Amino acid sequence: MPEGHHLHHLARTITDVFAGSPVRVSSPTGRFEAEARQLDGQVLEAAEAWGKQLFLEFPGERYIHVHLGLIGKLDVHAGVAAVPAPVGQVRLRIQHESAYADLRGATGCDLWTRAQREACVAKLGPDPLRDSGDGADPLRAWERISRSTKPIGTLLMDQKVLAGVGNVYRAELLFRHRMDPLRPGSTLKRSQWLAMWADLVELMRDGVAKNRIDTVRPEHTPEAMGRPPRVDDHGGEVYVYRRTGMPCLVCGQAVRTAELEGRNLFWCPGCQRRYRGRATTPRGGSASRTVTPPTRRGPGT
DNA sequence: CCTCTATGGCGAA
DNA sequence: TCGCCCTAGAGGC
Repeated sequence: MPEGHHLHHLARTITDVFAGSPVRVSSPTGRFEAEARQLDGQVLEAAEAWGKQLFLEFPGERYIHVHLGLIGKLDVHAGVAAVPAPVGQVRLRIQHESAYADLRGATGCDLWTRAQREACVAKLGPDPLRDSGDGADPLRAWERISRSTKPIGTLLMDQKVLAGVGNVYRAELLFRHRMDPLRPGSTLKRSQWLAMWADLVELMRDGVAKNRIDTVRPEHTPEAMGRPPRVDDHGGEVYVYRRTGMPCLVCGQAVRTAELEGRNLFWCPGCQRRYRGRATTPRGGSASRTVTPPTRRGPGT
């Protein structure tokens, strides 16, 4: 689940359940033992997310930095009669009398200073889930996108360009904007990017509220189309993500997949037509292209 | 039992 | 570009 919406949802939950009171901090696997001991019994002040980074704030400007990576989980159990013994590989446990949170499989779990936290955040692009004025400025992303010849599908996943978007939101955002994933960033119009950003803000806020990714418009829901709901352990209703070979909900063409920089990319060849550049004709006469679109790779071409 | 996959990202080569 | 980190569920034999 770990795209930005999930981390923001977690920050909210952790704050609701633990913030403002002392917590027990432990590391059943021992891997975070020394750090846990330093924080044990202290007040968890708040939890905050920035993109896919999660920060648990403790007195003295100390922060537990958590990055779930691909397979990490932070399970929060509130309102329990008793806190059970840890099951499996629990690297970090936060608990009080009636609640506990267990971290497993995370890429990162470190005790950081304020300076370390700020250095991390400084490397990240704007996060659509932050408040505007506090890290959610779409023009910061536009500066990079408009200067890059890399595919927009690559740029959306680059946390230095934009923080919080993962493989699902990437695929779905591009579909909703009928955009070729391989279209170079520099060929986008500013208005197109701002529309995509606005859409992302809405989609991801919905994602935080429901803790799942739903991207289909009302007219394409299972109810509206009279089709069975999606059966997938990853949750929500989507247009193209992991729908390889299935008919597009809008045009009926088979959804395609290809690998792009080590990640699976999904798109509809009918709705997201290949971008062919703008054929500009300079005054001199000889026709040239402003961009050379990358060759479409993958199955079916 | 085994292998494969996954909403991520790092560092070595 | 590849291997690797780490966990859990699904599916094949």
